Amino acid sequence: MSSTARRATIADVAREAGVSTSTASVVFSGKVNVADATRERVLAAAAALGYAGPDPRAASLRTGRSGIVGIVLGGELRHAFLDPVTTAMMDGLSDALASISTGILLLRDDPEGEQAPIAEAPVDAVVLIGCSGRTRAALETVRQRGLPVVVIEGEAGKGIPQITLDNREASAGIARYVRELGHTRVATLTLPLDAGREVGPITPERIAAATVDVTLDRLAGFREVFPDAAGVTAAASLVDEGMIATRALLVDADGALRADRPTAIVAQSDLLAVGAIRAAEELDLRVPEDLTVVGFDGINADGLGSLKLTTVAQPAVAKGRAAGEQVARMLSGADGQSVHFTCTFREGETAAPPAS
Amino acid sequence: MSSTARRATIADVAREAGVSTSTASVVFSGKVNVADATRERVLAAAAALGYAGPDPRAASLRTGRSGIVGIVLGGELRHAFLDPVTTAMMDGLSDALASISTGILLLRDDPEGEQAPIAEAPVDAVVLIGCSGRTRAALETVRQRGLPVVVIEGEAGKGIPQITLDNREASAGIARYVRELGHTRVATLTLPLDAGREVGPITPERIAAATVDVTLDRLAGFREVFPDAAGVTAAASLVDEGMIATRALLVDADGALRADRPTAIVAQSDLLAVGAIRAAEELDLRVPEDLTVVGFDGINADGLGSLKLTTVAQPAVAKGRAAGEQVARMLSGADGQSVHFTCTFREGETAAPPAS
DNA sequence: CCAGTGTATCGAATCGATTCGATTAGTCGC
DNA sequence: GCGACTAATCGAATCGATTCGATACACTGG
Repeated sequence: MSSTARRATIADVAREAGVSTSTASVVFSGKVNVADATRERVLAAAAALGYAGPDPRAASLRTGRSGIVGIVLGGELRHAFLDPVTTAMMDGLSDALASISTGILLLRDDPEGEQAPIAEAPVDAVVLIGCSGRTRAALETVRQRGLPVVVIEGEAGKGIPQITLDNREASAGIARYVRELGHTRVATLTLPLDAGREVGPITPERIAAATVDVTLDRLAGFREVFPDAAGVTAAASLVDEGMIATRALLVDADGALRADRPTAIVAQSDLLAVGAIRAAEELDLRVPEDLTVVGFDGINADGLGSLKLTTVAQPAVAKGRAAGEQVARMLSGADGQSVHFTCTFREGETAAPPAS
Repeated sequence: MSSTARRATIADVAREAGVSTSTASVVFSGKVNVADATRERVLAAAAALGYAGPDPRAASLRTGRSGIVGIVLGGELRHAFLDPVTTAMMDGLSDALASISTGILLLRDDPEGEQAPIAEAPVDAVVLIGCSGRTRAALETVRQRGLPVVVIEGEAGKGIPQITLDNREASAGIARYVRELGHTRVATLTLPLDAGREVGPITPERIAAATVDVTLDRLAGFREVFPDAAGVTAAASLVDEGMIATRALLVDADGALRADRPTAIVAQSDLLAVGAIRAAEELDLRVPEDLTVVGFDGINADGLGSLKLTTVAQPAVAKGRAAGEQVARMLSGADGQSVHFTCTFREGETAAPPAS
């Protein structure tokens, strides 16, 4: 019925109601007193014209606020929904933001070509999840735009609030636990080292070129305890990738179990650890009798059968909430602060002394 | 160093470069040819002034496009991240939207007071996930604004593309499977009936007042096979809520196992089914020997021990992708189309004939 | 040498609201 | 009856871009 004409504007409504646009505007924003009779006349006019309230684009241009907080995720957006740690963080984040924000805008950090979405998104503030190597570019864009920003687990410039985790200490801690069980042939199974997500053995060259802080920190903690241990990187924090990478640690090129295979695997995520356990089962190795596997994150990992994973738990929801709280502070004019979190060792059933 | 002055605008850049604002604008949008020398002069001016590109708010006011697609989730935002079916859908959705959209805006359907966020979000189109009773209000708001909209599993007005699932048929199918195993005392464990998420036995009155289509459809399918069976609603699709509701089915007020307890429970989601299994184990009932439990969704349910759940799998990722594709169509001017999906029965190890 | 063609740049209108200072109307006290 | 004061409403500037028709200029071919 009204699809032919262009949509009504507040000026149309004002004219219909016989008031000025400023008065009509005020009826909708409610920031100034309006006589009841006037308000009703304006509302009636709006209803008659099918006016659905102020255009958010125009309003945000004028006010300089959109009510949207952007959250920049590494790599594919879809990845975010598959990673339990990320979803937990988002959970906390949306909780903390619920009262001050219209919504959360999910942004990719940067698709190869094109300009970064973050450069053209109408957001009031940004949360950067710093697990990707491309985060630096995104951070630069955001700073250029002068937006408040909080970085979760990533290197930030000075003056930028960060949400951090004791990745290195926690990794060293669980590595130490493994050593105290008596393991000496230990390997680590890491998260990707860079945005390229190349799979393969860890070499000094690859470490030097690495861009993912989380991976490096956890690796550094591990190396404190096992300086010379071997390691492989997985292509992503997924069970399947964990399986693939684990096979590289356990079997030869011809598919036979290696004699010098590790007796313990320290994985950098629970999903990778689950992958390691699956791979071990496929090779007829029992966990933990023949192979110890420990993880990182403390998610409720799926697919372990009845085994409880030995791991360190991180407060993922709290991290997200803290980020949201700092964004809220900054949006209200205060300075954002950095917040540090620590992990908790959680004993499970996937670690045991090595077979004698 | 530049925090005192207001941010540079494209007019400032144009002046600095000695060109008109139209030319400067065109340098950034790239829609018209610009001489190389001019382009470089403008870019240099922009760099000198710290201009980070066009303000998205102003640009979207002028062009009428923000590049953002809104997705309305029922209830708390955080809930979305905890529900595997929802995350799977978002996965497919973000995949389909990746090429045409800057980002995905997560919106709540409506916080009790206040105006709905959906009324003031600068989105180009909306995807409504219709599992909440409040979706109707959100749909009305969106239609008022004249935005393209796709509804996933919810009742939509005519002319609105829907993504649907054969909830009723699939439910009837798995109920029939249970009946053919020989069960006669069967109960159903349902999703919430309305936004209030009231827990408790299913009564005709509550059904009449229900607003969640998915719940009603699956219940209707179940009732085709077991017209008189008892049922309880859970407060949410969560393992814990499944446990709580299941206890109501299995034990008396004084905590003793009921003699007339069901020999099979048909749950409306896998998470609820897992809850049912947990509750059964707590009561020393074996699954499936003492109690058959079947689910719905086909997620990789966590916490089952080594048991594989008998369930019907729905193509959640495909649903999301279809929604995204329809949004893309509508944004490019074409008409959106409805898409229908069907579930697949998946045999597991949690269903067996009743104990004789 | 001029009409004709094409390319690069410019001017000015426009998108749809918000907001602040100014104006008007109405009330109160004395 | 009048000045002072308050509350409601209005006018006009403004937010920062985009875009289209007009203009200026250089070059080609006859």
